[in-house]
Amino acid sequence: MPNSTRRARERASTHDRIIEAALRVLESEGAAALTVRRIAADVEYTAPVVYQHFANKDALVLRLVGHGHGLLLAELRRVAEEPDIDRRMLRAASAYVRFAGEHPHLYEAMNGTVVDADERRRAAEPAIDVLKELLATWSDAHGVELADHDEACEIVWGTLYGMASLGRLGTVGTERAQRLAEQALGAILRGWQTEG
Amino acid sequence: MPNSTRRARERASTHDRIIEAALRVLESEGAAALTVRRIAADVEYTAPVVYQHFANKDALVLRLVGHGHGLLLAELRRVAEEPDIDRRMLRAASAYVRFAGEHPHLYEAMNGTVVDADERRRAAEPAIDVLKELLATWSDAHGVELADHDEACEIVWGTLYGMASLGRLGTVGTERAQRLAEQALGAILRGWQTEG
DNA sequence: TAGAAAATCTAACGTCGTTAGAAAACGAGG
DNA sequence: CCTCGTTTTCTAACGACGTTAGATTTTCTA
Repeated sequence: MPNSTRRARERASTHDRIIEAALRVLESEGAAALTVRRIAADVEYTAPVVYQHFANKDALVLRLVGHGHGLLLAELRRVAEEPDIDRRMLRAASAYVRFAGEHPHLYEAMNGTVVDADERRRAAEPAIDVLKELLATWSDAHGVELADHDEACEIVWGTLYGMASLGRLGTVGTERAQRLAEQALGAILRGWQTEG
Repeated sequence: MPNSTRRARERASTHDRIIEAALRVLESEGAAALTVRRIAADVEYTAPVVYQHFANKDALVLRLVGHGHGLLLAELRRVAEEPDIDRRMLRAASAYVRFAGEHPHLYEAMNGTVVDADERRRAAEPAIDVLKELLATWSDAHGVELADHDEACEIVWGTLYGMASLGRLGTVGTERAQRLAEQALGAILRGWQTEG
């Protein structure tokens, strides 16, 4: 009977090792290198074993995407501790873009088309909520009344996404994208201050 | 001898028909359906003939991406005829997002990872230039002096991209994304008006 | 009309995600 | 200890993909 628990533990361990291996491959070599056979080889198994832990490759990728959003969420939470309200916003923008630059392949997976729109949205929700909170305290502090909080938050979220995407372009590096993000968000916030 | 010209014409015709078929498949059924065999079948050939016209699939996709940017460019140019300067900016934002919504799969290809960053940038350049002009006349008209015109343009371009991407998310429809784009750009421009 | 040149097809290679079924490893009961 | 059912793992294969080589057919020229 205690054996069954050990089996379960081994199973869970293998499950985790698959995720870790997949993450390692994705981050270091990109989506093209992320094949089921490669992942299985990295955990010293053959390909079909992966299907005992995940329904298909997309389900596994979805886990990686979830992990990625966890990391991003942690970064944003860290930024949320910045005392100055305005700096906090700018640092959030910078942190988002920096994350995209430091985990390009993971970030790509998080926003790519392999996971469908609804799942992508769900995975991003917690991070968006943090942003929503940041934005709420910001607008409170400045006495700015946004017509629609959710809409405003969506604009900010989309803007960060847009600036991060610029970083993936040839001419725009990550550090420059960070500056662009700060400037873009800065301009938007100023715009909201001048008119609701 | 006149035959050779006819041959060349036929060759060119086949070339075009391949592009048209590929575009048709991509737009109507998405990237997953865009296979070399499928394209060949649609022009009533077998797969290898495609390689007589394009080095590989990516080169063909690159052509589709170029075509897409041509369409987008035309839309932006149409918008540029709007007399009112401020409305012009907002309509450009709206047009961009509308294009993304009306050609989701093509738009996706235009910004996806199958074509690399530099080529993507080069393909987008003409449209960005139109935007740059729009922005220049806007800042002139309002006496706003942007610290860096290119940077400002990049911010606008990235913002539009971000808003369009929101439209691909489950909860945000195309028409809502258009409004978000107008509001985002509006806020940014107001922000730039209040401080250089 | 014979033979060169071009266009097109058939067949295959290696890789992918995925599945079925054999083989092996393991746990429990006599 | 040994057997038997269960679970785990592997081997082999399927169909589809992008791509290439070589045979075959069509087309033009002389």
